[in-house]
Amino acid sequence: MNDIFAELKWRGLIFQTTDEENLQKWLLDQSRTIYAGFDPTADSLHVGSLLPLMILRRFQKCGHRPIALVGGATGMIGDPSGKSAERNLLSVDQLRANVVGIQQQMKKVLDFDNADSGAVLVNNFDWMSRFSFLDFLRDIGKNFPVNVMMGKESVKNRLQRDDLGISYTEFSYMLLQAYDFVHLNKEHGCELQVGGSDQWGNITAGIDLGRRMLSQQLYGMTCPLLTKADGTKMGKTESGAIWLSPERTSPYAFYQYWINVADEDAGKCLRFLTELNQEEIEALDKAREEEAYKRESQRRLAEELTGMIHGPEGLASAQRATKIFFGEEIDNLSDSQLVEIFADVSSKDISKERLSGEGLNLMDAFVEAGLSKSKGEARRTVQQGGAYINNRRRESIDERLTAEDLASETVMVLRSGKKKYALLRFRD
RNA sequence: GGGGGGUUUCCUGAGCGGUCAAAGGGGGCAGACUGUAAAUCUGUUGGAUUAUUCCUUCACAGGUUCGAAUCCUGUACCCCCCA
Repeated sequence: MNDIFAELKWRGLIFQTTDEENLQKWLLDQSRTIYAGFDPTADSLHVGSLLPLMILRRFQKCGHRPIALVGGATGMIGDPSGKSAERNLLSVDQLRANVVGIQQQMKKVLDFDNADSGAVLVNNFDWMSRFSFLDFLRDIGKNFPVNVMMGKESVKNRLQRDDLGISYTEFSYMLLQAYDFVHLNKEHGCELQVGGSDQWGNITAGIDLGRRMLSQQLYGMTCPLLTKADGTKMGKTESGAIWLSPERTSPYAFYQYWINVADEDAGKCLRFLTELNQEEIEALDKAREEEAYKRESQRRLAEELTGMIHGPEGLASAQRATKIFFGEEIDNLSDSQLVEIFADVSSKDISKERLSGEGLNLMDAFVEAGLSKSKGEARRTVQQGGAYINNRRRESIDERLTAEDLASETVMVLRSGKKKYALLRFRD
């Protein structure tokens, strides 16, 4: 039994616990079962979910059994914690599809096959949907004093705002999450719930309910929220969230997100999200201070996370794409490789004919690809040295493109300036 | 109700009969520098084009003139002052 508490402590992952003195020993005594919940608001998790998922993984590696709870039922209600507005309700079908997608992704982080500490995946819809409204009120609701509920931070915030309010539905959210904990204790012997610091109120609600219904002592622990030094949310870019699914966020974009993490955030990300040990991380801290330009921390972070989520092949393709995106000449690649590397780049099909004979005018190609709005603009780009075919600069406006210039069977890679790309696909 | 000022190219803001596709700044784009950061510097910034020109553009519609963003008339919208 490895000391998970000490592990979480040095990483800065313990924000609050329900029993500071005894929890460490309790976790060392024997293998425990713990759980964390995940919202099925989409068919993929995003990097925000990575933190609790990694915490479960750390518990598992220390010999405990993690339960990942997917909120098929709670997702229908919407957690008021940390939300400033009432949630839109998802349809049952949508939720079911989302749960399936999320389950697939969890398999990359947690080991579900190990006999002793194998992870368990549950969906609270499975037990919640069997409740009738009356049963729920009699068995569960009876145990919740409303004045306590109103004291919870998540509810209080919404009640104080007279421009927002909170629906009865969201108000009841904590009952569901509290009962989840009790249910998991009865069915799986789960005794500890972990979550982000905004989950404290929901977690303690579950502990209270466990005491009342089962006379059981349950435990709770929260971790800090993963935020950036500039106050904005981690895992969000101008173009949207960073997802774990390769369909939504290509391995390349995922890798790039971590490469671009600000220096001030890099140490936190390494501690929170990777499994590098303390010496390695402290060495990186030092390197970051002394040789920031090398960006060693960001590189390691990106490698660790991309490798874990997208596998060695995903990491390799992201790194290959990175080299190419940053100027390596493109040669001897296949259509499929190029299409994969440039998955996020717009491409346009045009006739193969255009390459024959005289060839295609360089400026026309840029306009066709959408990199220049007019021929005049294309001319300027070329004259200023900003036009590249397959990452080779083309400087003359008289140049003609022929089949010689294809990077692969049918694809030509155009680039304007440092990193604006577009593909032209020449077809019959 | 009376008086005055305005409407310019992505934004701002000069222009007040030809040398105006229209100054300056911002933004955008490209280049250098750099850590795939920030800052800085340079170039560029209506469209087509044999680079020579041509076309469209200065609220809208008419007019004066060889020639109008610039002058006149009307229309719309905006702002300010006095009642």
